[in-house]
Amino acid sequence: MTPDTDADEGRRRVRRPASIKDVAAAARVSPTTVSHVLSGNRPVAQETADRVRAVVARLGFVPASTARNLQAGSTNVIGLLVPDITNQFFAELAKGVEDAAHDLGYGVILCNTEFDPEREDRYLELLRGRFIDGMVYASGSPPSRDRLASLLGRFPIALADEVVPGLLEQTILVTADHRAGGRLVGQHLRELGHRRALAVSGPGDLVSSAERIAGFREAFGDEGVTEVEGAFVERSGYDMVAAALDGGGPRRFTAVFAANDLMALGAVAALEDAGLSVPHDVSVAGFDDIMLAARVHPPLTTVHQPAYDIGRTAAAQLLQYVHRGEVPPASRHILPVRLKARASTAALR
Amino acid sequence: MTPDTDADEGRRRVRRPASIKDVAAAARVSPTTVSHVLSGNRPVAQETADRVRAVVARLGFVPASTARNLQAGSTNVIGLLVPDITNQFFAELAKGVEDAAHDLGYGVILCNTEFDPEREDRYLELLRGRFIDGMVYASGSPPSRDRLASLLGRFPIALADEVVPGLLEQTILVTADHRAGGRLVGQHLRELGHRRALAVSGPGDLVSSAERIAGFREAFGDEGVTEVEGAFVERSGYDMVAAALDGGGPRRFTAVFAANDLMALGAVAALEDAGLSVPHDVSVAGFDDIMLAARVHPPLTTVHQPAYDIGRTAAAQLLQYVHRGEVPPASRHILPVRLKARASTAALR
DNA sequence: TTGTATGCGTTATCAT
DNA sequence: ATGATAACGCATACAA
Repeated sequence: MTPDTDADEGRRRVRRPASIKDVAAAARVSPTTVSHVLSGNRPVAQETADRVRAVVARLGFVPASTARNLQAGSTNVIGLLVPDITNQFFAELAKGVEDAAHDLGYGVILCNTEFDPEREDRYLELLRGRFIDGMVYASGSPPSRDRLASLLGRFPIALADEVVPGLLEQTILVTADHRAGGRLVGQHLRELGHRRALAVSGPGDLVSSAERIAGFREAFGDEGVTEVEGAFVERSGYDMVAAALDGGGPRRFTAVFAANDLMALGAVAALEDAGLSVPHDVSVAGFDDIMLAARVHPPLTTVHQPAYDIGRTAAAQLLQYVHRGEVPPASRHILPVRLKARASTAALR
Repeated sequence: MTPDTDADEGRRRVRRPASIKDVAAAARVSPTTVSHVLSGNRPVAQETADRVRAVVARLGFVPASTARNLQAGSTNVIGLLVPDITNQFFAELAKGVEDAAHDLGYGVILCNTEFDPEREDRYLELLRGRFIDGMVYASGSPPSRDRLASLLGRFPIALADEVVPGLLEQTILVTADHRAGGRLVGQHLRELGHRRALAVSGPGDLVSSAERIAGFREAFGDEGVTEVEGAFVERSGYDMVAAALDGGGPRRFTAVFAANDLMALGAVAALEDAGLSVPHDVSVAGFDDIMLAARVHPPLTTVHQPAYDIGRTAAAQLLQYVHRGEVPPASRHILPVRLKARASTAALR
């Protein structure tokens, strides 16, 4: 019953930590009193409290959170599911989540899915198993619908950044104003005199990408837009623009709007490889304002997404309910975006 | 005793999930049997097992991990402490940790400290409270010594990336070969004909920074090195180089070695602002190979740190012992680095 | 002001 | 092949 009774069998096993009973015995009080000395949940005589605290210090007693969690029915931890933590956007978002959680005494368990559905499923099991009290879900890819549907009414979840089609009315949703961002770029290019643009879209099933393009069309003028669709990576942007240039006929655009910065960088590379100058011959704009955007040559005109705020808001909204043991009602939070006009766009000559 | 008996008081509280007892009752077996059906830890009659599984599915039963954790004395979660998850290096490291953990069925709780000692302390309490089975500690700053000392013999900890002075012999330590990296740069610049260099060091108490500079001195030749010390940020690099240029007398160096890439970028900016061309007039090299390094102009010569591998190795080493409930013995793992020679360094003219 | 008894939900031990 | 019971470590309702 005393700690540290393990016979050392050659390997240093973690020795049994002091329990509340050990403390109680050593302080000649009941475990209840120890508990209350530490929690302050009921008055304890000064003298008794001192004695208990001395023993606590001497034994290095720290309450086992596993036991607390079982008793309390909650863990004070939420999950953050992202596809790729090395992506700057999700890293910023993660910081926002972590900050909001930390403020309320919650921890954050990182669920990095690498876009792997199996991995995503495994992490969602943390919710079912109630290892986490809630989840900020920033999947980045859409096939998650079925996966999420069974959880939504029963567990606290906040969707960050990406709309999951069909589930809009059932959860907290925090996202940037993608459509307004697209409009900002459309207006910007139009003011520069451009009338024909190539719109480089991301995956067709991503609502965020579609919204960006839709906003762009609204402001730029639908009729001047040629649209191509690819993946949210540099290579894809390169290939799509290279293909568009390769058509044989005269170039049908004076500007390129890519639905994210990586594709925009690919677009710039493709244009330059084709002997065209950015922005002299063709203007290029992106979306996201990743760290690279401001540092490449030419600096990339893009739309800044408030990644940190998205994360922070999502977590704050979620915790507001989790904290009270409630399933959050549906709510939507559309965060404003800003145009960052840089040197990759210029007036049509 | 049956689930879902809560009177709806206006707010949707999380309804009580089915417990193993609920399943047992509905399947007319004992909780023990339910447990064994799910764990496979002992044979169960086919017919019984089917019946149990049907009930499990119907009630949507998932074992409460809080109860499991208490019973098992472990949570299958480790912590990852980093100063700033939006720093690319730590994001890569985090991915490595997460991957290694995931492979062994462990989760990772993200402890983002923002270099805040209080926050760091709070996260270390997760260890004392045994909410996590171990910790990968990548603090990035050194004052952690006292904070860590009391934990080291008693809890499984792996130090990643940064040596914590005085604790070398007590834990797992995984780090890049900073000294070899410094040597690579020194040799590289020397081969290019440089004989006088400005070494821009990071915080003096960071062993990694000191090692980089020391390696550089070894290979470049101690006598040709002028050293200045600052912080690991761009601004600091700028200021130090600007100050060195401002001396009045003739320039005392033809090359700059900065102990990290951010400072190197600052150095480039300072040189260019002073009317000097990189690499034409002065060569500049950094350390880390952050994503920006390859994309700035001129592309930065630097030393690639295997951030992912550092994280992965640290977690794998840690879990090897954690998994068996043992405190890991001390071990050191020095991972190789690679020189990335780019356009910011050139032959002395 | 303090203590006793009980329960949180699961798994391990020891029966049968 | 299955079940009863104890135990994990704590917090709390109830007693005194």
